[in-house]
Amino acid sequence: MSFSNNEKKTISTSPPEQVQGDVTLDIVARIAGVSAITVSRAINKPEKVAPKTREKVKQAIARTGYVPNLLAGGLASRSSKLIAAIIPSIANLVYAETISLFSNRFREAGYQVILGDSGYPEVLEEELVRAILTRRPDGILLTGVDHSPVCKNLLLSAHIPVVETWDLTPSPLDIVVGFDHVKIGRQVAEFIIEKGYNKAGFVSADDSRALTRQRSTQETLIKNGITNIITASVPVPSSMELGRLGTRQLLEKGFTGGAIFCSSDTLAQGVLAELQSRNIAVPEKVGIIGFGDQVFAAFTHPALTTVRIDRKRIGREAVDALLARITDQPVKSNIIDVGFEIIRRQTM
Amino acid sequence: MSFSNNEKKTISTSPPEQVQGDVTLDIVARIAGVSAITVSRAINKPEKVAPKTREKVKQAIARTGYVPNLLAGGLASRSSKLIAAIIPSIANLVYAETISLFSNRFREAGYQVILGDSGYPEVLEEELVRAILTRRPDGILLTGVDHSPVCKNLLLSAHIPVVETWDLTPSPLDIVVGFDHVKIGRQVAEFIIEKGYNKAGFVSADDSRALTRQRSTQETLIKNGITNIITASVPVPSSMELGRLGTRQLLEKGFTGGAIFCSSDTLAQGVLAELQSRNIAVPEKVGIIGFGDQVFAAFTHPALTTVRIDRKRIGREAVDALLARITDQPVKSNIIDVGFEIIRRQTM
DNA sequence: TCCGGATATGTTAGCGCTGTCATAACAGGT
DNA sequence: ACCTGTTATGACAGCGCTAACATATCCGGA
Repeated sequence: MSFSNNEKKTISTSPPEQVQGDVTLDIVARIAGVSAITVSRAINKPEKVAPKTREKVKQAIARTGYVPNLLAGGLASRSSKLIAAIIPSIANLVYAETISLFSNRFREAGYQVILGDSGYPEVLEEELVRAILTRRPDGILLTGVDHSPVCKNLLLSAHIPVVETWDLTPSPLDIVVGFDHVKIGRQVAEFIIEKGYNKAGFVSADDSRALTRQRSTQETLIKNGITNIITASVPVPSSMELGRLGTRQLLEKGFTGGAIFCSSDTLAQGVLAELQSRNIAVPEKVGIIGFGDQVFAAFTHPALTTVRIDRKRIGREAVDALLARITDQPVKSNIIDVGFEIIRRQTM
Repeated sequence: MSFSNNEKKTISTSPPEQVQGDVTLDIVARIAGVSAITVSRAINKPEKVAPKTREKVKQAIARTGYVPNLLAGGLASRSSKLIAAIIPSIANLVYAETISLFSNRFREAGYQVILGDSGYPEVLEEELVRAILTRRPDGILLTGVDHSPVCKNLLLSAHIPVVETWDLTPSPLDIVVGFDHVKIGRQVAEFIIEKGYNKAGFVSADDSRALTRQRSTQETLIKNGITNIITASVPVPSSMELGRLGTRQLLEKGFTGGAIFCSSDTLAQGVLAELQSRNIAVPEKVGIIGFGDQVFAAFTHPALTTVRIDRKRIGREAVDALLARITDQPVKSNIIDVGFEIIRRQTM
């Protein structure tokens, strides 16, 4: 055995950068010549610490390369500064836009967002929620308003604010920010009629909200005498490929022209490509209306007519509501309808 | 003051669901008639607990609705079971696919992934890394190989495995999984030549990796006598709109036909739409080659020729490498090249 | 000069869990 | 019956931080 080791670990304060093992508050405190709690305050409540002291602490932190441990901090303060967001799929831009705004806003407010990808089956929402509650988030965003009783129970007994999104319900768990799928369906039907189509087709993803819209459109259409309706259902997640596939299904089932309502812009883009490849005139022979007004919708050729949802507003309202709840401020309303708008472009 | 309150909080074990305040390990332990550590073991190392005891604990957990607190667990065990992933943008499908696979795999392994959205400026990578290290992740995924010295230091002194992705470097911080942008540029140039184009254009996002590819293609082209080259640069994030804009720029700068290499499929799709709206024949007059082989690329009309990157493989290799490091297993190699492939379809 | 009240800093205990070691319970061989 | 080796459980301390309270320090006014 070598005797050349030092017996004690010496903490040399002179070299500007020196990281050995884990730097803790105590070490920083010792170097700054103050107590641990003062360092804690200098970081979290700087206004409670004298400028001189603050400066000493700042230097000690820089010298040691201290990075606070929020596992410990969260445990002690009973606030993790974490917000959970559960969405059906990260790989779906429609949700990504909402979430992107959501996390940026929260970051500015000193929170981090942890994402849960429920996958479309949604069977495992409960499992996901349980896993995420394990991190003791200070708030949680959910997509949709349908949750198993066990899941609701979990959420409720976590005693944290909950925002449900992308849908509306008269009885939210806590707060809901969304829009009315039935109303959308109705207005799309009226728009189809206004445009003079007397036949209709649907290319819808196998998703409860999409199906709600389709059903509503269908009913309104029938009520108005348009009964020549053909439907195609495709699995989630949506893609151009499935849009093309759905179109072929429609054609095989005898679709001979009319309006096609797609449950997403992505599907609509596929429908458009398939029709173009068959030289079917859009919108003369077949009209297309999408859903979402995604960034590309205005730039397809021809440009896509669609239903605009203000996805960023959903994110914004969700942040505001959650933040209000967290800071015990009153929320204006616990049911927020962000509405929608039919954007008339060239495909219908 | 009312005297009707009970003096002691009574924990009634009879009602199946009863959650008051926070249920802790101790409470579960008391109800199960064992010690706290046994409950902990029943959850984390069930094989170390007798089946009978395990069952008692399971029931106590169900009765109380206990949800473990991983802030405390992580602090005590010095393992957060968190993996951090830093990507330029959640709202970019190209990264989302890698990340989606990445998080699913990690979930199966008992880890959760926390996402950091660095935004394209990348100036704040350092700040982001610092914020994320605060959670004491067990591993971290980075996008790109360029990091500030301070950032590298932070990462290194965190003593956790690091995977850099989407690029290659001979000297990774720890592990790198990516591909060679210079080689891609070269092969695209050769492909353009093979296809017989004698003029070229570029629509590239203002992104270092995209620019590396462009430069490489350009050089190879020039070396082969193709000097009629026009370039258009668009900001990030890419979109169809910017693809159309870039095309207009090219045209204004005197582009009169030839091959266009786009830094992403999304841009390429915009280029295609713009050309179609001007009745310029693709690929006869203008050839288009994209980058990424995103899901829609095969389904545009005409179908998009592009460079395929196996994004899922990047995710897979990143998980494998990280997991190996975490469990102290050897990694096959700390530099993993996932390669690429030119996919010949209709636009070029 | 002294004192009240603000401001700044420190002491203590404990957040909820797990690592470590000690002890108890049990089976099997002699 | 005894001992040995295994398996199952428990006691205790401590992870790194902050809430709550306690104490020290400072300032201006009587």
